[in-house]
Amino acid sequence: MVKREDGKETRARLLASACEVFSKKSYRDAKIADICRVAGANVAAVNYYFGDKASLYKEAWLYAIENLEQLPFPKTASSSPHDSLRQYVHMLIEYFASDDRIGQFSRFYLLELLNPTGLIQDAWHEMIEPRRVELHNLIRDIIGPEANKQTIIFCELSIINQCRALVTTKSSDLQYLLGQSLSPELIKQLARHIAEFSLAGIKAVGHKRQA
Amino acid sequence: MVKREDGKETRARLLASACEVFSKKSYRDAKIADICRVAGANVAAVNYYFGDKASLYKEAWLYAIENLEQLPFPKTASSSPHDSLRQYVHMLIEYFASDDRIGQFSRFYLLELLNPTGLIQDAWHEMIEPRRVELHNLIRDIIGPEANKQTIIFCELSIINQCRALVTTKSSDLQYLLGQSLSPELIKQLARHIAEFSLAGIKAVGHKRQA
DNA sequence: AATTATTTTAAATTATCATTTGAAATAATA
DNA sequence: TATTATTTCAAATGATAATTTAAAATAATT
Repeated sequence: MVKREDGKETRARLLASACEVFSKKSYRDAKIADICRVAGANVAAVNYYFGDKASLYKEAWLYAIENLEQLPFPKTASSSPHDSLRQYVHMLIEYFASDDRIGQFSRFYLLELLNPTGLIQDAWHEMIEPRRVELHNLIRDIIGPEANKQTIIFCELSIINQCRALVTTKSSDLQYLLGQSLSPELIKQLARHIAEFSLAGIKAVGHKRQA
Repeated sequence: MVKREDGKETRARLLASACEVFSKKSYRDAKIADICRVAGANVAAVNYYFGDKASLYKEAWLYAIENLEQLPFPKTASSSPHDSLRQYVHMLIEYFASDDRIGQFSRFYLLELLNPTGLIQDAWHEMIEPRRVELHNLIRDIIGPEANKQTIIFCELSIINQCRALVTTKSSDLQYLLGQSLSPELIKQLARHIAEFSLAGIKAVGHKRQA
């Protein structure tokens, strides 16, 4: 008959800090103590609200996706397929490079997508598939309706893996490879590069397949 | 005055199994017990021969490189720059996809190159740089002598990150994305795709830069 | 204010591994 | 074969971090 509400808030803070810490460190390296410190909670809170670390990870990932799904997605109809792909790449890169809440959620989302822990299991496929289909459609629009299924998937891999660099490479290493610090301007240039590189790539392999 | 030689062999077996286990799991996830089991040695052997896990990791990585350096590298002079790049990509992919000794060494080498643990420190740069320069030259040959430095690096990232898929993606996940099992034929097709995709990409961004 | 279900806390307990130890086994030499 | 430096082994120790516990604190309700 007593319904306290203060626990809900602690729970939410734990989810948010889990996204932050898990996206910075790997599942293994992220310590429950870290997450709780960031959330301003006692270590026992994780067990109290989520049972264990793995469940917290899973719920935090779903929480990140929920928040991301509110965000706009570039519509294919609005412009040429080429511009849609450019927008898509820029969206990925800019979201992931941003240091706000969205950046955290995006990085955590993509980290699990690209380096699956296997902890998500059931939800993984159904959350990933709709996004994949969107990208596949984008690619098909560029190649043409007769596009080969395998070619589309290869192009998907090429694009996603290029974007990977920003998410899975430690920024200090990325800086070393690029020979300069990661300014917003540089990020933008890199996004532009990946978009143009990929557009040309898609067209080339699309034509070759058909030939 | 007593010089037993049987220890050398145990040491070598430990290095080989370290390459195998570290390339399958991450540094953290690879257990000393695993490595020793594969090597058919007692856990104490790591301490006896290498001091600790970190030193074993470092020595194993250098051991992998030593073995890789014996291997041929496609020469730019032999054919057109386009074919050199094709060869380069095929070499990367085929080496990394092979399930023999070379495959293990290659995967371990590239894993540390792409996701540095920071355990190598000193050797890392000097081992990586010569290989980078080779790829840079290949890219410059395709774009032309006036190629922009940043463009070359962006292209390097694009190529390397596409090849990443095979090394850092769990093969079960890759199979899921591709919708089929990883036959040697499919690997070859993927290598061909990455090469053609990248050649077109390089030309496109190369021209754009100059324009 | 008293009651009580929730929530928080510090400390205790476990689990997982890396590392160490000291004894036993082994291989080279005399 | 006896000696001895190397090597191997099972078991002990230590460190780190997850999980549990039970008591204390708190917020809602009476």
